Amino acid sequence: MSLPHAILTALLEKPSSGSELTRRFDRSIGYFWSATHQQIYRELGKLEKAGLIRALPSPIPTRGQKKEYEVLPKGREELRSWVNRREDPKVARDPLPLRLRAAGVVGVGDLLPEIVRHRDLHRARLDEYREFERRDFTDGPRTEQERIHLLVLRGGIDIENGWISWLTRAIDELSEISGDRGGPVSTAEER
Amino acid sequence: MSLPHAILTALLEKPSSGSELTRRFDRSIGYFWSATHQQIYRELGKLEKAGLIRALPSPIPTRGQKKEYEVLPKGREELRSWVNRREDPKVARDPLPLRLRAAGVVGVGDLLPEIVRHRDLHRARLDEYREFERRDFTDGPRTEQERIHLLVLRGGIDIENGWISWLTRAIDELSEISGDRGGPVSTAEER
DNA sequence: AGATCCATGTAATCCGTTACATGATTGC
DNA sequence: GCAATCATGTAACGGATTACATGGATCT
Repeated sequence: MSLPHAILTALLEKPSSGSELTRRFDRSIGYFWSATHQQIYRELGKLEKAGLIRALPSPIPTRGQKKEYEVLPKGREELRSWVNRREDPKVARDPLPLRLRAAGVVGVGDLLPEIVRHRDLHRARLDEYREFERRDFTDGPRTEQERIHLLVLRGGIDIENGWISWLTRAIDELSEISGDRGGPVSTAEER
Repeated sequence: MSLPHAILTALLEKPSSGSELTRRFDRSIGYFWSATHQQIYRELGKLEKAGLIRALPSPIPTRGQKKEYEVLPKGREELRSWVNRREDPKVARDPLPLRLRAAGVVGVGDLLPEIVRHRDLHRARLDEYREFERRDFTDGPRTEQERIHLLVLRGGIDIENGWISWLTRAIDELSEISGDRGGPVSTAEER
């Protein structure tokens, strides 16, 4: 039950059309909650019908025409209540540790290069976050909202670091295990 | 598309009935992939119909009677192929950073105690992992499969540490922010 | 005028969650 | 024999993913 709230947040930060929201979900917001345009349009429809948002008055709103949405007081209220709700953390659901465990049963096979690939992807994402940090907050956050944005960003950084530290460990271990059988391991990117 | 493979892995490690699988998913496996008994029974049905597993011959298999499953060669082959598949990591989907970002827009409200609660939950899970590590691997892993189990466990530990480090940072920041309003006016901008 | 892209949507399917149902086993 | 519990399911709903459809704008 988080997508509607992600959308409300995004619309409060800046009223947008469905396609703009889709683009924004591919950038900053999407690093913590992804959504396809189909999900977004469907959810916008629901939110409008529920009276939490409304389409801004526009010339001729037909199919294929941009439709901007803004949040109504009722929507802001719903978001506020969600922020203060109590909600337990879910277990992480990542297939990679699962695949590793499966590899323990059917043999590691070709899993090592895949793990290297994942580490490199996580490193790339980490670099992206650091770049945001540098670009948007070199002088430190100014407003309260900026402080919170930076905090969220640092969350991404901490989590990515956790992944990278694990994946690096996994690469070492697996190199030993399958290195006993196969050849040396090459990594795409060293530092 | 990971639940069937999680089940295949579990069944290869040890043939089990639906209820036994459910219990195992509440323990070790469930720390990386959770599943309810309804999901498990449905998936067992599908896997059986697809010829990847079969119910072990038993006296009278009726409703309410235990039914043990084992993996067929075709199932093992499917699992092996999944291990070697290429599959991109998904973005983490955790509502908490999202709620924090929403708090940046509608005000932090009562979010601080909730974040403290989450940190404590993550700490508890971390302790649990460390206890597994101590209990099952004090003499170090012996077989290749044990090495991999330990590796997966350490994955949980690294990720939890990432969360805890972020949540602790968030608690510090938020205390400052909402402390600026609740308590005496201490507007000494740090940094 | 036709091709291409952009914005908005519909439809089908699968996965996950919650609520409920029924047969067997166990403890009193 | 009755209640509680265990094991195995069914049903309904909603979210997420993928494939496809349609109208408008733009470029050539």
